[in-house]
Amino acid sequence: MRMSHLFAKTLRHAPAEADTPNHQLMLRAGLAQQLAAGVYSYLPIGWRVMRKIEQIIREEMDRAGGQEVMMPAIQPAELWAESGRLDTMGDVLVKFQDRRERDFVLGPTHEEVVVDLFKRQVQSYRDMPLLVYQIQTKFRDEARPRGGLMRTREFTMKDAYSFDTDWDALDANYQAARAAYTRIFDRCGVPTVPVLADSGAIGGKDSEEFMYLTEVGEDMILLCGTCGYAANEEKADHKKRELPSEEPLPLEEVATPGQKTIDDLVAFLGVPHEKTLKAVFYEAHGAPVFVAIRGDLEVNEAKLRNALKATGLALLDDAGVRKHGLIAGSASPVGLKGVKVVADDSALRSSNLIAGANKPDVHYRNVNYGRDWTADVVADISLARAGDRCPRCGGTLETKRGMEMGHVFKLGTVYTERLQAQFSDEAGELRPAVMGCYGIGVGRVFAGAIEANHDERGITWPPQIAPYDVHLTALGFDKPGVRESAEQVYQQLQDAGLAVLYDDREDLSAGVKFNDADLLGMPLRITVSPRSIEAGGAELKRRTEKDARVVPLAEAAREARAMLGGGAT
RNA sequence: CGGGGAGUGGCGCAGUCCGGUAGCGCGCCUGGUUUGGGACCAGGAGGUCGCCGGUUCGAAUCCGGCCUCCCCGACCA
Repeated sequence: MRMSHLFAKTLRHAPAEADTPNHQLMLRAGLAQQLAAGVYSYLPIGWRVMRKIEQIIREEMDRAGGQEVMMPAIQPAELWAESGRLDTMGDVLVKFQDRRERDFVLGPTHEEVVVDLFKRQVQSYRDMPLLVYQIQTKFRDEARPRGGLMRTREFTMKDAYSFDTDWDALDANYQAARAAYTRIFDRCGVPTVPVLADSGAIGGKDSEEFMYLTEVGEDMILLCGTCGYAANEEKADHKKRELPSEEPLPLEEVATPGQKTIDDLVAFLGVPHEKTLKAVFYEAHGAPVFVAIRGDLEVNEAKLRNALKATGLALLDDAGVRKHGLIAGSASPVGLKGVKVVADDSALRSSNLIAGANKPDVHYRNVNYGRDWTADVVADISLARAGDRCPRCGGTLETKRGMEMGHVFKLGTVYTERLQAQFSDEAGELRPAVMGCYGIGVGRVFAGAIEANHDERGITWPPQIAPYDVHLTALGFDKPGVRESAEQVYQQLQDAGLAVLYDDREDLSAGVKFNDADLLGMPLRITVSPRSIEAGGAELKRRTEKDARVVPLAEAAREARAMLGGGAT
């Protein structure tokens, strides 16, 4: 590709909307351009990278036994009504009507469609195990697109779906997909770790996300340095502090004028946080929910949502608190009526706690579960935080931010039951197939690869996904023989099977061209100039190394291949 | 959806408080001089100042409404 004709230009200053390195470099290098919030065009160099990432995904999914298909983005809304997700997906679903006023959605994911396909193609256990995948455009009207390509409303996703006769068989497909993911991210130059993930209200069992740990990631991950436990904050457990059991003491009121928060109480009464009971109010599907948790802990809303089997959950606002007669600052489950109470399991195993009295400026001492109050739902709903103890080994948990590159998930029979995708087993009985699903955000891998491979001068593409193998820089075209030499090297490199970006632009200073080469980040730079010819031919320099070497012009292509190793395409 | 910020040539910004001919750097075009890490000189093109309305002799600037984009949070099968 001749840069003089390239449909993209580099920028000296990053546009103001970009604030992470990967986003800034993507725009400065002319890889993609924004059209609207969370909607991007890919320019030629960026698109080459996308295609390379997709190719790696295809190779590894095929190796894992996957079969590539292509499903439609336009999907009948009634299919989504059948699965129940027309409502639960809410506003992220992009909906429209055709000219006959039939309702459609633009697919945000493809469980419904793939199950429909499966029903028509498979009736017998003999047709499983099955793994199908596609690389396709998804549409999700996200409440807040952000971070360049990290969260967009239209994006390319590789989604795969497995169908098996039972959970054991599913595990084989799951492990194969998981192994493929490890290889894919490795080949794309994005270091990832699998972390335990929340499987959501929809159910399912094992779920892991592949995270690239970086401070610009939007997810919070808890990690144990001792045993390697890793989990998304939404899913992470921790060992709660166990308190010595005490004989229940008589319930008594205590005046607490103006003391509203747990911190207030701790200071006012001189008790530790873990001897208090915290009240938090939520609303789920229009009904108030009273959450009781020990004062030293915080509520994990994802766990709470799962405990309630709720799809929508929000903190109750002040008006809601008043409407339901709750006394903010002195609320407690003691004597509470008509409101659903959810308790963290910590509250059960702690005795003689301080809790609200449901009267302003009054609290109770010696509140005990069972005697003084009970909950409608008891579950672990507490948030793991940095410094908490590892649920597996008791080591200390730390937090790191992560970008989610992919997600593997044992779905089970949720969709095959709702959409009635059954097969005949060996005994002739009809059973729902057991599903897994496996997603990779291709644009996120693109962004992650830049984030993980850049320096102060620009991108340092991993060779396997570099848009071109070689950046050929020609300097001093007006000097005799330079143009001919550069053209000759350009031709020879291509003849050797290398992809070449050739900076043949006239009248630009060496500094501009070298800076663009560093910004664009091809693995190998070759310079042809009066100086290099004087020195014996062409200069070759790896992007990540400082020093160049000179080889005769006729050797440049062979030397380039050697320096790029077997990975050159 | 709640909170905060911003919309002025392709990019980065000033000008807005205090109304009076729309500016700077980069980029772009022409000519010339340069040529190994973002050259120099001369000339030039390019902007309904986000949109609609109002105030005024006069609005980028003041007032009202709306739209868009960014950030934090909520949300994210």
